[in-house]
Amino acid sequence: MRIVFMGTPRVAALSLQRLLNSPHAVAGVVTQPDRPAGRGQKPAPSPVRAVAEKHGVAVLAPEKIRDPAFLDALTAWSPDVIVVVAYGRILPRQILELAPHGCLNVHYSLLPKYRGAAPVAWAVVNGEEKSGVTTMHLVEKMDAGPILLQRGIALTADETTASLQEKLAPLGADLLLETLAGIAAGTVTPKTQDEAAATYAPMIKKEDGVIDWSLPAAAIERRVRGFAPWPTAYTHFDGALLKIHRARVVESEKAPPGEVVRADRSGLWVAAGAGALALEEVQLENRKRVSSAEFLNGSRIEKGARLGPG
RNA sequence: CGCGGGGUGGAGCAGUCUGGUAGCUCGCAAGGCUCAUAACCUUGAGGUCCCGGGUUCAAAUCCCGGCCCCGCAA
Repeated sequence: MRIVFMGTPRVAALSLQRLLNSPHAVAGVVTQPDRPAGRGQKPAPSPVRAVAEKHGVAVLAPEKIRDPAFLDALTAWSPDVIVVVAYGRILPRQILELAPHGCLNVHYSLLPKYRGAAPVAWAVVNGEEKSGVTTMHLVEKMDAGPILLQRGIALTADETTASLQEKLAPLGADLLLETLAGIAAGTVTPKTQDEAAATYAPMIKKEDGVIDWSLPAAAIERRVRGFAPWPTAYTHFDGALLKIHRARVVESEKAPPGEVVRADRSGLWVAAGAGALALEEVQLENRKRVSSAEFLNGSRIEKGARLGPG
């Protein structure tokens, strides 16, 4: 089939890569414009753009999705189907109805659960035992379109958003090709979503990473994994930002939430609302991430210290 | 030129403002102690203080240039 691909981040780039290696014809690619990124704020191309250019595929990166010149160009590519993977914008009806087969979307959850911008992170934060990928037709309501195919995967006990994404990206790429084949052969049947079972996974904000020490240790530990690699679960020590990259739930004597109950060679433990968290890998602002043992060697943190704002 | 912090024995850090014998915690080696230990005691090895210039009687420390790492931001 003749395909136009719309996507932006790394996970999407993998799907594009797989399409380019398939017999399908990728007529063009649409991605977000180069944005200032990294230190120095130099505009950097999106991962999808990088892959497209490497393969010499035409790329459009409109600032405004409704820009008439862009819509004309998109129409001129005359796709049979538009494949959308984490493009990063809500598409107007005009684009949804542009191709004969409409817009095919790869979503990284088992819909109707976790509709929205951050399905992977919230699945980890909520301690889900399984997640997966779904292909569906895009409709105007966010992630509410009829489901085409779905494939599940079990989460491991130490799953992070980063690790889960690594697993879901290739799964999604596989499912995408399978779905395209099914559409071409007429063997997939769209299935309406069960609205009553829908849940939402809103975009993660920087502030979501702030650790609330009054939560149960198990909940904090899940947030440590769910917010890796971004925004990272973090707190403050002595006025400085302290990121928690890895932690473990432990049993401990009662202490006010946020209080350091252990800071010696047996570990760095912090009291939570229920239980305590053994910090295993941390990172002080401006410094590298280090094991708690290394952190203890260089810092003067002691039992009784308080972590958190103020 | 987006803002800011940093590069000091194998690791993590202090010392730099107010130049003048290189320090802390840990690791490592040897010996000791203990039924035993991520235990403890003693001794020891190990450093071009990122690189290159400059100022000075003297530079980890002050000045100029460069390389690398990191936090914020996106």
